[in-house]
Amino acid sequence: MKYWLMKSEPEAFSIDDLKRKRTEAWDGVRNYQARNFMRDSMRPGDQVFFYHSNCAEPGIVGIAEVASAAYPDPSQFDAKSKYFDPTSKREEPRWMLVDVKFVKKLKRTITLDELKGHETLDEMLLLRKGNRLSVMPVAATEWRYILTLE
DNA sequence: GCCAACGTTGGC
DNA sequence: GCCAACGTTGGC
Repeated sequence: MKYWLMKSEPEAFSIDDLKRKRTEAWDGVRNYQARNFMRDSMRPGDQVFFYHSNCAEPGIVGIAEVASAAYPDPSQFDAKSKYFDPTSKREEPRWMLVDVKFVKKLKRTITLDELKGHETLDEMLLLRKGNRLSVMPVAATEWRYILTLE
């Protein structure tokens, strides 16, 4: 089993939204590296840190689980969607996604600022300068360590 | 709202 | 294949 971190802007889709809906198709990823992680490496049952980005208190707010294999992101074919990609063909979809299932909310937000203060997490992808990936792997050691911070 | 740090696009 | 221009992400 692998571990991941997925970012979402809480104004667009928050951990509370996921809790209410139980499962969500993680659509709208339009970055090749992030897509490749979902398409090639994610498996049902993998665990996910749910991260709130671009907000007052960025940080890890909950845990989710990969709930499907990768399949084509339907929004790429929807002309009314802001994720519409006119260059993607149905016979050869460019963008893939997975379903993500709610597991739990953390008792508190483990903030980005706090994560930066732990030497153990120095190598964490999330904390690398300039990293803007919305889907990224988390090392098992990092996963376990972060859970002890809750 | 600002802007650094990207990734993508397209002219050449 | 280079690289300038442009668009996006996301912390602050």
